[in-house]
Amino acid sequence: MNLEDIAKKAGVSRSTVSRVINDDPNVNALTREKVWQIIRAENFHPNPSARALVTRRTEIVGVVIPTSENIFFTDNSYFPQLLAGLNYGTRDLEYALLLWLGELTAADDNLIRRISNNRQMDGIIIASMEGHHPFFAMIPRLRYPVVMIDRPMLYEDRLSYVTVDNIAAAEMAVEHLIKLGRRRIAHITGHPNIGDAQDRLQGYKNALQRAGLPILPELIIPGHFNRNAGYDGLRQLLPHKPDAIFAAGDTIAIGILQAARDAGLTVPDDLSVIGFDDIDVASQSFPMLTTVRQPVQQKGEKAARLLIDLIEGRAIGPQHIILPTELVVRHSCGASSPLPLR
Amino acid sequence: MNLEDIAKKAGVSRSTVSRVINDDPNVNALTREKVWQIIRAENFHPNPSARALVTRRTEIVGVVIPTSENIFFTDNSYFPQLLAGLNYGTRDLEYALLLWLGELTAADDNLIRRISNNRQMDGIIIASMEGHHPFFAMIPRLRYPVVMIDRPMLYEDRLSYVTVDNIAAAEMAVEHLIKLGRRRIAHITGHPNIGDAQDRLQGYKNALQRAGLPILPELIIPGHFNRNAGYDGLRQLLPHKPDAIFAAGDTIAIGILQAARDAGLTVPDDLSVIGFDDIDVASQSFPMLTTVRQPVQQKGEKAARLLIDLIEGRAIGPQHIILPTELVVRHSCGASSPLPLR
DNA sequence: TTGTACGCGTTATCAC
DNA sequence: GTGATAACGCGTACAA
Repeated sequence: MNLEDIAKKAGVSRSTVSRVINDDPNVNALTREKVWQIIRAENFHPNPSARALVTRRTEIVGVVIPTSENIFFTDNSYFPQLLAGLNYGTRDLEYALLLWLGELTAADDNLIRRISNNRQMDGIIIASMEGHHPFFAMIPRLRYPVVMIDRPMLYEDRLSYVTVDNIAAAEMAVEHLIKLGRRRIAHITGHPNIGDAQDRLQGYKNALQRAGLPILPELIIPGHFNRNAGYDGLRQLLPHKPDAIFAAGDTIAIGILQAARDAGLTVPDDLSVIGFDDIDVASQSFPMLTTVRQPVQQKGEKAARLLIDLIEGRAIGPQHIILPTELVVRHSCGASSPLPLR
Repeated sequence: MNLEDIAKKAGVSRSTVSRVINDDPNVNALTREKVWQIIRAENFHPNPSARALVTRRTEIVGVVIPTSENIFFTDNSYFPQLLAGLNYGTRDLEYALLLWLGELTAADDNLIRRISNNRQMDGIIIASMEGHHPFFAMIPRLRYPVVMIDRPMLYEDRLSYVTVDNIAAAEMAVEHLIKLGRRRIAHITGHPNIGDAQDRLQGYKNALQRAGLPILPELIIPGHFNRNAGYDGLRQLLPHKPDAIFAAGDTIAIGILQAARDAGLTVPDDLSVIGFDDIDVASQSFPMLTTVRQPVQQKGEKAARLLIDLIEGRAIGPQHIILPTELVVRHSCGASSPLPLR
């Protein structure tokens, strides 16, 4: 069943059927209605390959999540939530979502090639890519629009991206700790090669500086966005007696809570802890995490919309979308009730 | 850059280039090498739309996860892990993955239509679909192969699927509790309209019956695969004084642990708890969960491979793949060390 | 072993 | 407002 068949049944030409389907105004109202009836009756849908062949549009966008599957599926609802947002955004605009998961390491060169040479997508979204990632080099050569999620480490001014104001958010978190009277505030960072992690570190430093507190290298522990980094991080920090820790992610904070328990420390009495993200575990831990909430799902949705706007020419890149964050005060920081900030 | 351009540069005809690309044996070795050189030099890749138009293959498979996004991204690594498996399976066979997330409720009729009429996929995989789901009616009419993950409630003998032997697995779990001396063993079920949940209930009953224990309706609580079902479930069970609970999923079990704490019960002394899945939280809870491990990622991988085998004619449906489970004994059941079973 | 010619289903560009 | 007709890029009988 194709345009020709529909045309025959309707007693018109193929072109007219095509016009009807594509809402071309130059069609007689009666003709239009008759053709639609037959299309519906036959449950006809134009062949997307044939259409793509001539329009050069597939109405498919790619999503690349270059982190290891480990991080993706480990108890970390960040990426699933992001995916849900991307799903919403693309669905609303009638696009489909092609998913590329994996490390895309140099060893996985083949996958990188497959993605960059794949002409089945009208554009791609790349989430949380590390600065030295081999895929980065490919981006400028891609033939379709790209939207990054989180601030890219390279080509920042040439790429479109969606993120939050990580510096301000981190400042907010650390200032909260300072207001609570904490003075030896430590920081466990996220992956050193991810822009957002760097910005959170910067915000941490800014807040200390503004408050006239020293920036102590021994209180800054380079980590990753996982539980272990939190657990090991606190153990490293213990000799330096921090009275608070700002963790670059909630999973890190969960690891800190565990290590504190094992070390006989009480949170928040002996140690305040603040996380980042406000993923599910934050409200299910004991004590419940005070954290910086970022609108993860919305990041996905905005990124999808931006990409499609770029594809369809409604927007021109590079565009930078910065979403707001919010401090969610729970029990791990020592303030039993939300404090007014700033 | 297309076949014609490559052909000109190589001094051959378009057909020869096509043959080279498609590994047709009827090509002179020298010609082949010369053509390949130019293809590589130009980084040429055939237009997938044009190719799909004539081969009627897109090398794309769809994945439909019809649960609400809520369940998908809530602290439940089941679906992300499944997705990772699907990703591996499709990637290895050079297929791409089109993702369809969402409830697909009757209200979302539009999405159901989009999926079932979408000709961009060579086949689809559907995960954990409820029996009364409106999408079920569409399946027999789909023009491409379908593989279900988990036992489908409808058309079971006509559909291909991948799952574990839930009945045997549940029996194993309950028998373990019986061996530990538990006699008032309760069960909190998964979604009543999901085949796997029904099978786990059946296994629970089988084990009791074999041991000569009564099946008490008040000890069977209909639930869902989430934390609340566990929390509320235990509260409902409390008056009936269970000494053990077999939960149809780990998230349910986590809810039970929480409710037990709140009710002043000690697990496992007052109450044994066994979960199902062995997702991350199982080994991170306190006490650590004894649970039935199912190979989630492998389910995804097998499903992807089966689907592609069906697409490419290497297999004919319906096929049923049943993967093994394993009892993982930790601390929530009361056996400090693994017991020999059966 | 290679080239010619046609078809895949659609959109776009002309005439009329 | 409508209908031919020419692309779009590729695969493949069939002929050579």
